[in-house]
Amino acid sequence: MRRAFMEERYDAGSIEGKWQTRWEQDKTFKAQEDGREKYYLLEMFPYPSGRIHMGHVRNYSIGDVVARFKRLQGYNVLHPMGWDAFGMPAENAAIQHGTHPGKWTYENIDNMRAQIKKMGFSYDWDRELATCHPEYYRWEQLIFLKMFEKGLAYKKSSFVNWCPECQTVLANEQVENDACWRCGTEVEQKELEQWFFKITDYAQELLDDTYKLTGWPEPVLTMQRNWIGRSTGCEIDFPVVDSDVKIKVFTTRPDTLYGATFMSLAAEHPLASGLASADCKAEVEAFIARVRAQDKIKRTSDDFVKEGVFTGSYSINPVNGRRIPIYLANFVLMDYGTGAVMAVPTHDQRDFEFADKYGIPKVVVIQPEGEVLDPASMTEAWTGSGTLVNSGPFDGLDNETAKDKIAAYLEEQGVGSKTINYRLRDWGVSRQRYWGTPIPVIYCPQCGPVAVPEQELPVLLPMDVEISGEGGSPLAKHQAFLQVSCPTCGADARRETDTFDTFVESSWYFARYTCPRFDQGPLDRAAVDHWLPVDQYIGGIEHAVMHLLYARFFTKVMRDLGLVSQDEPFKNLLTQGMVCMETTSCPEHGWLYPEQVVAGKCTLCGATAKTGRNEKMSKSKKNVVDPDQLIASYGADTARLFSLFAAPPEKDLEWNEQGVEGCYRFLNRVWRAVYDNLERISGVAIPTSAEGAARDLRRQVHRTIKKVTEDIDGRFHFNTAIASVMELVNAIYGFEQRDEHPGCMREALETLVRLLTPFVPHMCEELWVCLGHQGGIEAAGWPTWDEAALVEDKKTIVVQVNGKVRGKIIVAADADDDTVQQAALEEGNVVRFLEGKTVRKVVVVPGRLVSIVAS
RNA sequence: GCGAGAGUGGCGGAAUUGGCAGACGCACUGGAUUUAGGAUCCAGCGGGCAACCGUGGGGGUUCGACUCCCCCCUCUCGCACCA
Repeated sequence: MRRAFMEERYDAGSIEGKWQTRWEQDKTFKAQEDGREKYYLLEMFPYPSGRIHMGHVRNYSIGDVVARFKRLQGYNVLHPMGWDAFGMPAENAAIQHGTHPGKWTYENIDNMRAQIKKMGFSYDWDRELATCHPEYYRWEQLIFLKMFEKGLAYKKSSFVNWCPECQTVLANEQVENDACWRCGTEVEQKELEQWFFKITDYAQELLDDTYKLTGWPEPVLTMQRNWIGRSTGCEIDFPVVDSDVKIKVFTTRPDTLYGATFMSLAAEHPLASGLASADCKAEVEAFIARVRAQDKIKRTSDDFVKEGVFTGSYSINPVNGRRIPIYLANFVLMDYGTGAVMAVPTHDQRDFEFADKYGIPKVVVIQPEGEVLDPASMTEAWTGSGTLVNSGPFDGLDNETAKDKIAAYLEEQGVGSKTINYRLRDWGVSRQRYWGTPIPVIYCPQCGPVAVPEQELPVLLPMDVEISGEGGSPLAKHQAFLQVSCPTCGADARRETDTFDTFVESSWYFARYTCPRFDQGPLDRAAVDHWLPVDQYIGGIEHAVMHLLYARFFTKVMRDLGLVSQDEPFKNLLTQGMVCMETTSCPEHGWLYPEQVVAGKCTLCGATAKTGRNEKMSKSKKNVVDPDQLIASYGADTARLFSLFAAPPEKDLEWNEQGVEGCYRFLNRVWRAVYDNLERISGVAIPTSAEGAARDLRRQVHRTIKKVTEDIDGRFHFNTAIASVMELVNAIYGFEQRDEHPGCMREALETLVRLLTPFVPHMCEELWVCLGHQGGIEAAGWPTWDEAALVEDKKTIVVQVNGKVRGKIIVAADADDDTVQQAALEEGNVVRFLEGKTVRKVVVVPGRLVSIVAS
């Protein structure tokens, strides 16, 4: 091997630029379908806010280690990047700075692409997509049309947060203290016609399949299961006295049915107003108006008082004929169950308090074991198990059995049925926003809502709009967009002006990456079948429910539309922790940026800066580090290395400048290790065995290969992988026989460089050339370890006496248990501790320790 | 309130199956080198003079527990009148 020229000093800047250009020119990371085993690695794509932050650096560094590792192992890796490009911030920027949302977004994408490229991630940039591009959203519109055809997309009326000043719907997070975040006007609950996706049709499958997602973190699955919120129970019809009307209630406790002494309805219940008797009418109407005016935030706050109103009407408990009063109650929700509840004060705490407040009688129907409940002396409801009493033919049954028996009886009598209820609601996707995918629907005065014909897609989002920030969506004022003739009857009609929730775009982008330029449909079946599912998905825990649930739902819908074959989109999921940093503040100037603090003083006024707690990096708290500055000072490799070394990926990462310096120092150490030995190892071959100290070095080299391989593969413990490579570097520095064994030195150095490639690829490519190789380190593949090199001929065995370490012995690795035991009992210090005692028991754990019990 | 996760040196973190607690890094200390500082290299670094004590606290199982079981405390996250 020839000796290449090598700089003495590590210069990240020049190396990184050089290799990034090379990778781009050679299309090193282009994914093509071929015979190799595929591996689809995906990180959650970013919203193009303008600049990348440390969370991105961490997310994509983690992903890049896995992508490069799998590629080195010979997998055909798909590793794409793109932009979640629709959304409100673009409109807000337009309002504030007068820039068009499109211009703002595309400029941001250009900035962020450049920043990401400076990190040297191994993306196939030929597959880049942006969701605001018509070639993307046109296919989303088509999927919507198919869903509309199948009844999976439908329109219904629902209550939303509405700002009367801005004339628009507000998301929950845009409501601050019941007021609009922008203009401060009090938010109203407004009933609006909205488009919904029928995710509830898939509730059961979405729940069941969580048990198949063995590669997902358990907390995420739990959150999804809780969100879906399946509960089993009964629907029971209660006839209303002096009326043909029946009220259907949902209960999970049919075993308490005989104890129902009143009924409560949601204020929004369609029968609420009609049930009011003449003398209760005024009070009932006032109550309904009051409850409706309360927004959801107020209704769920701590100081919310449970209250209700008697309607004046009664219903009949179908099993015992008891006449029970019907109330309206503000804690009964219209959108769960049937909006009507049979109330059992003795066995439900809310009903208990309600009954006390309004003087409603209580009947005990479940007696717990070893206790006798008396309604008169009870201070709270009994919600545990027990035996049925006061329940006619069901007396004496335990309540779990009674649930089934009573349910069966109700079905037999035709007054009720077993049902399953879900907390999950259909997904409202309409947004009265401009910067989003237009919903491809036309409203005809004759035909009602009509789908835009497929051949007329895409419904393009017009670019020539005025964004004033007042008076709702600009689309509603755009005559050329608005006016259209009905595709069915040709009459003058009007386009839908709402756009999709941006979660719709992120629900199928992972599939589009497999065929981003396909122009015959949303997805090229051959490509999706080849690449899906995503083998490893990586992103923040904040998407545990919404995005991940919607993407799972969409995958099932696309399957049922014949677009994909998979049931689930993401085989394995890694949720990475947040990037945190210490906060600092000045009594005078509030939060301070790190560079505003010098020697513990505020640079603005000289006051002593106060160090606050560690919190998620955020602009508002000013505890941020700019990736560009980090790259400028240390290089991308150092930035990558630190974000991988400081903590395991799923935990929060505490950013710390000194830790970054430590990583930079380590890379310099690696560089110098190669530089200092280059002449020595020039032209030397790597041996397949060694003796003495050289053998120890060789053993450590191969042990490190094993450790790093196993730490990356599946375990994602990059911090420990890096730590073991640091140990190898320490061993290389400490290897005194470097002149006698240059071949072992070469093996150690080459292995070091190859093992670090997924973490710090620029430096490793450069060092690989310095070591005399051509063709790029990608071609070298991932090193494998030699089992023979791992074998030790001597082992250190720990000797415990009564559970405490009392000595260590060195024995031959193949020594049998008796020999080891004998040696242990003869060890000097052990003998001292055994003096005057009798050995009762000896446990020998081969290759590890000997435990002696003595008394 | 319900559900989930976590608690280890001055700090970030190791310990993969119940087997030497504290790998690796940071900070700190000492030494070498240097006119000096920085950089670098080498060494030390849980507490205690010691016997010993140490993984949030208390109990248990075991020859042996950071690891398994029971009770308690603290923190983080998610859901929250879900009938």
